[in-house]
Amino acid sequence: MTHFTERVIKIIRKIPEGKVMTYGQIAAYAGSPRGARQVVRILHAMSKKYQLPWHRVINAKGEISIMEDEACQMQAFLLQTEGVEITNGRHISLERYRFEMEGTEDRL
DNA sequence: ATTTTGACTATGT
DNA sequence: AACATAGCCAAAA
Repeated sequence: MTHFTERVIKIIRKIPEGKVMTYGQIAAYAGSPRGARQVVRILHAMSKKYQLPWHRVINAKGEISIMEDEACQMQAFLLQTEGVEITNGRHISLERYRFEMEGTEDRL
């Protein structure tokens, strides 16, 4: 398990209910500004064995980034449960829901 | 070792 | 707003 992976997992765990973060944002906080795709892989691999709020991670355009229809609907449902408004089945207002961590990744 | 493949992103039309 | 294109980067083939 790499340092980066641990950072990413800790950060994702810190996203509060009703808030979202983008892949790139998480990668940057974890210390790798271009590691967005790594975040994707980590989510895919770890969201089952670790308890992660995977549904609170979306892409930089403010959309649910998963193409597979059933899983996309599941993510939308989970977010709506937390009070996040979803438009067009997949769009989310980053203005309203993006979570910004205070300070840097150091205090993880 | 080389190529392909993504739940990505920034930038330019 | 919607495409295209270029970078990106580690895992899998």
